[in-house]
Amino acid sequence: MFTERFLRHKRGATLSTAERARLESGISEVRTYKARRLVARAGERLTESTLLIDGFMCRYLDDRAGLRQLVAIHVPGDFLDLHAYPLQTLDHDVATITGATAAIIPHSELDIIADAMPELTRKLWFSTLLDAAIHRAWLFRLGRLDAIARVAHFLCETNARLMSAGLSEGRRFALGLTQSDLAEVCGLTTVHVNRVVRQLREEGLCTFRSSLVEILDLERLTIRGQFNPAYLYIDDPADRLPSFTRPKS
Amino acid sequence: MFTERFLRHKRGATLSTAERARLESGISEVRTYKARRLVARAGERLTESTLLIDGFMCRYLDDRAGLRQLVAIHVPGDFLDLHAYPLQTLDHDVATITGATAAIIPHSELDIIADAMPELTRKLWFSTLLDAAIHRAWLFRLGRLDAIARVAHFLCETNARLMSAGLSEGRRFALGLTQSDLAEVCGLTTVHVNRVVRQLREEGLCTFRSSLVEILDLERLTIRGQFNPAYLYIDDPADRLPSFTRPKS
DNA sequence: AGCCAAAATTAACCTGCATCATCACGATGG
DNA sequence: CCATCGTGATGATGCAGGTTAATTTTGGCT
Repeated sequence: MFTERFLRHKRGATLSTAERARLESGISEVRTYKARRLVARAGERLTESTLLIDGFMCRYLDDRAGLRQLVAIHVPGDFLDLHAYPLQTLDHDVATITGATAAIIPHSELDIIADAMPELTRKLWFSTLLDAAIHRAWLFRLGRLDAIARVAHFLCETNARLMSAGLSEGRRFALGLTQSDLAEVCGLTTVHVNRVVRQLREEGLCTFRSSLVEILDLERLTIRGQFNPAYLYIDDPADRLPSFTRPKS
Repeated sequence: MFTERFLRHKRGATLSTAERARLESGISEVRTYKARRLVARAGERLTESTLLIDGFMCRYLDDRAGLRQLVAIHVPGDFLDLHAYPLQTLDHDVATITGATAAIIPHSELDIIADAMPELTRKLWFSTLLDAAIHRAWLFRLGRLDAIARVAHFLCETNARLMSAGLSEGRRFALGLTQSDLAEVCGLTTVHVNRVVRQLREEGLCTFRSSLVEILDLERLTIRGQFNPAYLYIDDPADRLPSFTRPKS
């Protein structure tokens, strides 16, 4: 089962057994990637999309001086360039962070699904819009939060996504990011990220050592990052996220 | 024709006559809005979506102190909360900027389209992904550009979008934004936006007076904002964007 | 015409983060 | 075995943009 994590615990969009089977049967190939490799380049015409099974990938834009702004981090279960199906070309590059494996689904298979299975198509659509919702949270992070809050917000988000994918019990995870990757996520320099990481450690909120993140006080980290997980569309958050992050209903 | 601007000049996604007619027939109502009104609130369950016909709207997230970060500006022709169809609830608020008119399409109509017209469905999907591509450009703006470049980039983007919608010949437009709106777009304070606006005027790049934007030197403004319009997926950009913004093919 | 609130403008001061530089450490490789 | 490179750590310095506050201009209304 390569698709077991796809749309796992996503509100109103989890796959039926038949839908999952259909998606599995559309896989043409399972590919492995080394760490830190380019997977797809902006502007290329894509005829297949990539469902991440294991490892971490990212998407980014370059500025004129060659500096990158990461626009997404992808964890296992993410259909990371599904948006290339309607768009045909991407507006950004895709690369691995760690070594990774992914299932390849040709767009011709998605055409058949789009013709015959409107409900599954709606769920695929949902998955691309979830990425857009995460983009919006990142906009909030860059536009309104200071450096410490940006890092705290990102770590809370990643923790919640990994929990929802079944890849963390909620306190520690390794996602292969260096401090300079974190800088490219948060719109900061590596020097300042280093100071922020130290401060988070000194305040007893979390540690970040050689890509291993350990959350020491999730409640205070959540507050510090103004993190509200509603945008992740996780099904029944009461079951799997701490109560202080729940929207007051 | 309420849908004439929808997906106008969008690469590989312009509507056929039949598709346009189908969409028109799905309109249940045409609604008018006053300026500066809330249109939809985060978390509400939506059963219809809104195609903007006239005027400008925006989407935004609030921080704990009540400060807003705008995550999108919408111009006529944008299907502004189509993503509510797969998502069901929104993760952000929607409001008008100016007075506006919009066509309402119930999600039940979209269900019928999704069942019967996969190609039109793919184009609707495309339109939501175009918004996501714009989100990514906004992430680049906030993460990698300084204040002047952020404003320049935003003005270039808006100019290009209005041209593509047939609402500007490429030098002047009014979109009803105040300087503090611009601040909420660019992650700056209104005071600093005021300084930036003055500097852009003094450098002969553009003027921004009482919501009227006049571009004096589009080439230099484009360079200053590191603006590359590829992410807008405009069909055959050579025809309608200046040559210095064309990707070197 | 005259009133009022919203928007724009400007000044003075301050701070968060960038920039530049150096150093330590461990892994990798010839 | 030493050279090199990626990663992390830390100090010194400067400036872009934030903050606060006061004033002026604008435009919508009666």
